[in-house]
Amino acid sequence: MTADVSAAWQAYQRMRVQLNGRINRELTRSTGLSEADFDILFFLEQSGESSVTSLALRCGLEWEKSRLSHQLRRMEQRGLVVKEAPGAVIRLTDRGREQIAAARACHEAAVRRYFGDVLNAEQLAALTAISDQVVARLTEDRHATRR
Amino acid sequence: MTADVSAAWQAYQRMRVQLNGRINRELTRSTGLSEADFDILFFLEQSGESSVTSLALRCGLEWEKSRLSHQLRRMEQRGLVVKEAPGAVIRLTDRGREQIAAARACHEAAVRRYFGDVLNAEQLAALTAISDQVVARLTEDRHATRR
DNA sequence: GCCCTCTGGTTGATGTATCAACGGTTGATG
DNA sequence: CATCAACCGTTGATACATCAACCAGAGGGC
Repeated sequence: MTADVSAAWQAYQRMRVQLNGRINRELTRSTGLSEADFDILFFLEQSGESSVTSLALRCGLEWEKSRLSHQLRRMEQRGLVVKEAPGAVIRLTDRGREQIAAARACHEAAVRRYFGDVLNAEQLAALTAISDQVVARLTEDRHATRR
Repeated sequence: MTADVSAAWQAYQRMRVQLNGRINRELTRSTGLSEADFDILFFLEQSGESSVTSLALRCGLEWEKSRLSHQLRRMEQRGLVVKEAPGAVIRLTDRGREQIAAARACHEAAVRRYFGDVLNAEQLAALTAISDQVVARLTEDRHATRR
């Protein structure tokens, strides 16, 4: 592995671990929501009527089915969502709606602070391109490896 | 949050989840090691005599103490490392040395395939700079938030 | 000396991620 | 129609991450 690849990989790994660690910690501290909670609630809130099928959630978030099932069970126990008609539609509760509103503000502030404000327009564009290329490569290979 | 920040953030998140998911899955499939296992073994192997204090491990990897403790316990049960003199020195076993050798090859191949080969020199340099800047920002703020 | 605090490591509890296995429904093929 | 295959969602088992509580030893200040 050439030196520049190695350096980029190490730097990236460091950013990945620390940046997401920080943002999740701040989110959990100030709202009590985990990253998983946030992703689910965010997706539901974005989806018009705040209700959506399990399948749409799974595809939208690209989660494994068992992961989603476990997560929804825990969130239902905490009163953040309800499942209407077993295995069908997931709906935000009022409590869930409150929480995601607060969490969005907190999350956006953190992203701006540690990410958006640190990078200039060129860097943002470069990172977008880099990410898209890598994801495209992964998607290509998904077929090659039979899945 | 401006559109370019939002786009970059979303693209980055996608890459983060998918890229690390893929690499870890391949690593686990072909060697039976988790990312945590790999990080520990890699660090030990890099450290001259393949033995190092718990403290050096904690600082080098920037892990919480309880995380390291749990992880080392599990790895010792699997015969990958041994703890000599309680709480002091961690040492690679022969089995651990074998495993990390195989895992390194697998890991490097995956990093090259999905990351190094996909990006050109400019992009690698840009990503390194981006990562360093973000990490620097996080480090600044660590003091501000009293830790 | 005595206490106090800080730090290093451990442990238990909880939440999360992944895998394998299961039951149920649906759709195609014979 | 009967069967088979594919997919949905669920569940249990296991590994991992994090938090809080705990114990032990090392200094520092009195």
